[in-house]
Amino acid sequence: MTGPLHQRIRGDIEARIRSGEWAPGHKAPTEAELMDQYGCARMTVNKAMTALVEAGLIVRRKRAGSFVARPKVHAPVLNIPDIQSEIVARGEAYAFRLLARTVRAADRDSPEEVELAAGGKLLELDGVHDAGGRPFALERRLVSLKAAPEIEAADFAEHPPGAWLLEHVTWTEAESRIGAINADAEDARLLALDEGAACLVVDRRTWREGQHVTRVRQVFPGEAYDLVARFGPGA
Amino acid sequence: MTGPLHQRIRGDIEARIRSGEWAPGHKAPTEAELMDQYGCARMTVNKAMTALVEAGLIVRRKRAGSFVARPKVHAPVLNIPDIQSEIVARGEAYAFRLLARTVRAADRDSPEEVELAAGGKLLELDGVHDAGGRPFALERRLVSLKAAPEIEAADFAEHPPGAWLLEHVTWTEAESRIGAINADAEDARLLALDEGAACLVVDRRTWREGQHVTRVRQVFPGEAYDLVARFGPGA
DNA sequence: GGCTTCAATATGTATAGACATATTTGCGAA
DNA sequence: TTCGCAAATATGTCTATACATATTGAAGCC
Repeated sequence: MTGPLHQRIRGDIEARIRSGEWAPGHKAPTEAELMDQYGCARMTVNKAMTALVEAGLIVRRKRAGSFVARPKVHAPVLNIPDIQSEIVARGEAYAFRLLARTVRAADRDSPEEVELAAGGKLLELDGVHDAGGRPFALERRLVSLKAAPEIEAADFAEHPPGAWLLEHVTWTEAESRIGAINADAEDARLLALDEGAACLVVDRRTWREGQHVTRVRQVFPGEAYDLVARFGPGA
Repeated sequence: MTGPLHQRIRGDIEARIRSGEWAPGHKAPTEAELMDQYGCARMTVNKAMTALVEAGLIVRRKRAGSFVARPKVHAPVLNIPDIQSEIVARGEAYAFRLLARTVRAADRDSPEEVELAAGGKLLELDGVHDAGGRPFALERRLVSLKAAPEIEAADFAEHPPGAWLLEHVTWTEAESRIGAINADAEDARLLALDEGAACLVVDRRTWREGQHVTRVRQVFPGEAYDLVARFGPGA
């Protein structure tokens, strides 16, 4: 085990916790004891323990000591991958087909569109992500031209709109929502599914400095796609 | 602005990044400059910067300096909440109705069940989570009695099986999968939906010290439920 | 017994200095 | 000109020490 000493200490303790050797509630050695064990300064031990606290593996109480944390109520995190890299990672050919591109005003009846437009116009982009020549996901996106005027000149031959935006207009805040819907006739046609088939929907909105930049709704065939998260306590 | 100095430094810099004042790629002050600004030791500044690196907000390169990180390709994380606390947090009444409880052997044709049972028997628990008196989620769970023998004596009046297990058999590893399905006749009946309605499915398996403990499949009405994640860069 | 007080303990924060390491820059030699 | 080496720079790690702070446990008092 090479590398920095504080990492080694952290790793040793983490291993004991993950293996179950130290059950939740188990009292870990004090910093003084670890100093002796590793023959190092307290700051070094402290750095290791602090990292374990941030990772959620250890809880510390002054005077009492350090204890293995109780894994929280299922509070796992799930990684929502970028579609393009997801497909490429599987070794399949990726393509984005732009189906429609419209510049229009916000629908006055939709408060959300009005907020997104912020007094300007909206760019609506509809397209399909293909994996290995077959439709993989549907995308409908609205972009505020006030927040990202440069996108009007962009073509999406190289990068799909999501990647283009990520490159050119960095977000500072985002919200994702995951749900399930029954494919309507158009969804079904574009994804080559039967009408009514269950689909996973990811609805994502991003902001930059408080200004709403884009909203995208991606539809995946429920049968063919799922999101996976694997983790240990605190990870 | 009280609290530890290293936290204040971290907070100041984080605020500049999140506000967009420092765009991705922007060069942050060096540790020496921050020492001067705050009139403190380098270790203190270093602690702040290290925390920002772990939070994914800053990238550091020796000799070159510290830079605001480019937000990763959509790498948001999604919190999959615990059903009971989710419902209680909304201010609705929570209840778990156990529909079936069976002790049985693993299905020899299912490699997964065989692995879960690990030579012992399985406890199958089917039930419905109610929110405000209406069905909110369906749950079908298999528990390895070898891994959690105490559960045979448990009744789930107070805590649903998930909470019981969390309390009594801590997991060290877990995997969650999220997908979409069309409700079959039974799902539809139990959730008071139409057959074929799109539902969100969370499939979760947990292990303890390499031993598979439980597998649970939760079905949510797609129309009524979605998972939300809100975050800023690195958060 | 029950209460307060006080000291011991373990962590939390901070310092100043030291050496290690990676990377860039610029200078000098082939 | 270009290659290669060395110096400068900024971060990475570690030490030894100091004082602050929260909590526990025990002593002492009513």
